[in-house]
Amino acid sequence: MAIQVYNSLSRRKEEFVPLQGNRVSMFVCGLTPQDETHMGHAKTYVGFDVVARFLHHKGYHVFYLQNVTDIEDRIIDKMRSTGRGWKDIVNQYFGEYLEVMSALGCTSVDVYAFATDYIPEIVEQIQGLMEKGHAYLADDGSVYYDTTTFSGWGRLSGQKVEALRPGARVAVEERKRHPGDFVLWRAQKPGEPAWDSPWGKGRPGWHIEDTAITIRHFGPQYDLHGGATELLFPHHEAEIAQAEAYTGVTPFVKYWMHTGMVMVKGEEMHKSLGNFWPVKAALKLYEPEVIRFFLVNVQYRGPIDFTPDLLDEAKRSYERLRETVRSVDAERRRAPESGKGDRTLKAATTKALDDFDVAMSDDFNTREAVAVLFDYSRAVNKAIDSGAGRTALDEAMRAFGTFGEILGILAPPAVGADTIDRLLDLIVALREDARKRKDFAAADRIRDALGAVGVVLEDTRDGVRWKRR
RNA sequence: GCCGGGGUGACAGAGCGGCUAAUGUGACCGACUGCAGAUCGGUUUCCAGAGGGUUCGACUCCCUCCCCCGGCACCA
Repeated sequence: MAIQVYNSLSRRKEEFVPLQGNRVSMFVCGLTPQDETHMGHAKTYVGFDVVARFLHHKGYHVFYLQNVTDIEDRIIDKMRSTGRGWKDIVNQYFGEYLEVMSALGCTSVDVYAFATDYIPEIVEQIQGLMEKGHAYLADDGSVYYDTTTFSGWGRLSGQKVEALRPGARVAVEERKRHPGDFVLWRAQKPGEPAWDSPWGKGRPGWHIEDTAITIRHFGPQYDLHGGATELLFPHHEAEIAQAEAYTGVTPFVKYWMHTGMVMVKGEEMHKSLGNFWPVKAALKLYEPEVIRFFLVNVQYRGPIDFTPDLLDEAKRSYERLRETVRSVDAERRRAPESGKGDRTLKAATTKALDDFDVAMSDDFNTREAVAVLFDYSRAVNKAIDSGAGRTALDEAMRAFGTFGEILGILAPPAVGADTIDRLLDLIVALREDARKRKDFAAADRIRDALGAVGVVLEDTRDGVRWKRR
């Protein structure tokens, strides 16, 4: 099934067709490592991790590039307030970022590109823009992009230049020719880290690194650019202006994707509002898979409210799916080759694989995909109740494996050593003997003891079964 | 003011021009059961922000209004 992607550029869903065969070049705006990685980052990067995983699943060869803004105003602020070096700050917070991303199962980034590793490309690009008359040198040695020289300015965000309110949030710098101009190269101020350039010592502006990085890795054009919606304007607009003015190739990016924000009780999450959720804090309260499930249980474009109540709900919901996977895994080890429920189970598996693909192909609708998992889960549980055979259960297990790989959840249950499994079967059988004798005290003691080591017993009408938790 | 996204049943949140408005959570009832847990079935919800229009028929398309969220020039 062909994938439809909502393209922010056209504000429509479009069929996804990469520029070159089945190769997909994908770039996502990374973070500025100057503070703790928070749930907003988590939502964005889990979202694009799923995009990359699904594209990979569909047979595309995905190259996923993410930048790291390792020099920027906020890092310099942090240097001032802590007396530490910029690299030191970056290393700490980027290290922490990698840790939490790994905990959340974000595994698909191929290259992290640090802005300061691309100074030559940045300088070259700025020079090119100046030569073509798109950029000008200010008297302090900074270089600005002249937005009036780029006819496509405002196209991505649908903004009319005249309608914008300069200075609505950030004070306009007086050195600019036009309020909308943005800095490409920032002249060094005393005490600031700086690199050499034809205009003297300084550092790159925020927008230029992304185009320098992607042009080096992907060339003048690539398939997919992602980021949170708040970056749409001016950041992504600036990228288009830089790249297209520099290379003359249009469009710079074929598909623009934007993720919705994380809210807290309806408010944007901010340190200053006191509702800030670092991922680390969330990980202390919830398992990583629960957090990831929570994040994929909405469509990436929509906002999500991050409150403990909703996390608790996600935890309960997710447990339902995980329980089914445990049942399938436990059941297939003891089930006979075939059973009464096989036909319906096989049909349900085929349908689930199909429906899941349809849901995900519709602009990566993970919410809908998760609904498919719940439907499937019920069908599987029913099939187990009516007696499913090993072959059909193995198939179901593989299906859950596929779903789990794409969404980054439902890690397969731990596999025990064969001898341990036999011992468990023996213990469970002994307990059954006790139950037949109505020696419930002994039976319960065995159940509690097994529970303490993570093995759950469930008495069902077809006998007892055990699973690992 | 301008641009973008929204307003759906107790809550969260999908799809679709027309079968009982998906899925989950919560609550309640039932089945199963020594107890527990898990699971299964059922109920909890039908004119979907307000008002018009198009249509045989709209929650779904169009218009107006109200409200919420994001952006408006270095926030994922």
